[in-house]
Amino acid sequence: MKNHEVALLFGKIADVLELKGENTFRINSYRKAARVIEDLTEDIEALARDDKLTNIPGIGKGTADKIIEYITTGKMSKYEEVAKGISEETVALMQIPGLGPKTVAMLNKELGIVNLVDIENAIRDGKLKGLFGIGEKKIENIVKGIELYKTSQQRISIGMAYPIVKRIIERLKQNPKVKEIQAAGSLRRMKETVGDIDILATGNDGAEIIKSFVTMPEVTQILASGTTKGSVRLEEGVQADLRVVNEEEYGAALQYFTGSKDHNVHLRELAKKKGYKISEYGIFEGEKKLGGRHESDIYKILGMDWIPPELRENRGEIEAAIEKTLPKLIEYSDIKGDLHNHSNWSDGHCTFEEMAEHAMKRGYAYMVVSDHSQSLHIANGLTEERLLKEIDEIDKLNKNLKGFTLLKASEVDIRTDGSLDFSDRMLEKLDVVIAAIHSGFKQEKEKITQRMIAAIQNPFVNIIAHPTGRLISKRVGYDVDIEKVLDACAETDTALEINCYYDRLDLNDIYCKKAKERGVKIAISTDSHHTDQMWMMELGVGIARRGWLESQDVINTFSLEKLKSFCKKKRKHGKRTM
DNA sequence: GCCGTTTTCGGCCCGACTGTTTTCAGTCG
Repeated sequence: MKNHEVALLFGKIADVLELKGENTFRINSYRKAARVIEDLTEDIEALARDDKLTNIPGIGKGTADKIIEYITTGKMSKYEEVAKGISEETVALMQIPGLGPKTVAMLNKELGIVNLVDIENAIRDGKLKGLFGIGEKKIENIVKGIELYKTSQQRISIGMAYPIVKRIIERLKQNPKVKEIQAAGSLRRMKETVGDIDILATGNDGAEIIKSFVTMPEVTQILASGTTKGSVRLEEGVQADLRVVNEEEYGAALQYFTGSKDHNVHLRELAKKKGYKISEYGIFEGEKKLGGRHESDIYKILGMDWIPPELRENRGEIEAAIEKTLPKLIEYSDIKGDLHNHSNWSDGHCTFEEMAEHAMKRGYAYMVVSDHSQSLHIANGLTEERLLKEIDEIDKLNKNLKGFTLLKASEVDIRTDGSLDFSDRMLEKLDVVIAAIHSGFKQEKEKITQRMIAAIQNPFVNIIAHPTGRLISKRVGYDVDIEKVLDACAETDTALEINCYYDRLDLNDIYCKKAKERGVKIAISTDSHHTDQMWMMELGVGIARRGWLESQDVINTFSLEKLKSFCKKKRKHGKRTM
């Protein structure tokens, strides 16, 4: 798929045009094209072939032609034309807080500044002083901005941000002045990474609430502290903002600060067409305020259903809300068990008894014990002999459990030639078989795809674990053709996993939506190696919700009986190969 | 550059803050 490459190019065109001071609307147009292509579930090359590019909202003839040019020639002349003489380094200067396109362009024109070193030198030599629009304060802010830019971390995983926010909110709730409080922003939307933490509250003493926020023990730097807004940097390196608003504006503020930007822009366009105006203070008709206490006010007045935060990415949710066809999203409470866990028989840190106990505390009805298979020596993978022993132990434990069942399983390696690490005779003894790739990541697309499909076609394999192998902001994953994998899963009743482990979150939301469209079932599994990791089910459910999944799309919402029959069905229909 | 239940031309989301200016541009969320 060239979607990402094309999106990147349009983003770059927008950046350069911005620097050149081009028409804002044209720039936004490129940005919108970049975002919409990045989020596309279809392959852009297929759309180009079928002459369907202009069906995508935000893609007109001009953009479509540029996409086709890139697909056929590998080049986009528009980009080469606008980027002539402007380095990516210079464009990157706009990333420095306080420096926008106008200032960067001016510094370039007046002082020939093209990169970070230039600008630092110019400040040191006092060359900025006296330039148009630049005063003492501005220079001070640029210096701070550069400092921030240098130390600023990348977006952090939701798995890191989520517990931090939970902890902060729990603590602030202890403050009697706080009435309502909750997270907003990309965290509330359960995006896989978050840039900063946004929290919204109501209460009758803003200054006091903000004070309790900026003086928390984990605060390393106070960036702002007023009566309605506090902004701090936490020891984890991430920035956190707390806003205190009037009760009557809480819903509107929540809607506004939850985003996404695209969702809000689309919503406001719609409001405007209907003669309304939306802001963080409410929804208005002329001067008259029509609502804002509750988030649902805004959606209701616009004639649509309330939209769950996880769907607010401008991927068709607004249209669906108008047509009242939004999915009834899966809830955490629908989850009846965890389908991928490791015990200390392989590389886990707890006994499966301990894991089971924790699973019962979470209210589950079942839990899968899926230790690694023999080839994965590094993870103390089980030989057939040891696995048989483990099965015996699990059977014994199950006899003493009431209303809870441990399911016997293996996370069996898909070897580099596509064969499985255990014989079918062994796999037949298990309740659930999870197959996964742990080696040969660099294989060519064709080969690794065939390898995975071979595993999918095995009649005993029920779930493919971490299907793309990516590690968020660490590893891109193997070059597997997901389209073909989805087709193979659809044909064979094989499920794909959402691995909930915070740096995996694999499948991602977009592929989940694709899977659902093809009728491929999903397993939401934590891949826990310790009881402390089993909470991450909440992250996986968040990703599933972002992927528009409903409870019937997810096999661990099934009762134990239904889950077992899902796993057995494939054995009956599949060809035996042993 | 996109788009159309007012439009094929002329619009395109909204508001706050800051610093600079003396009425507003730039930046940010």
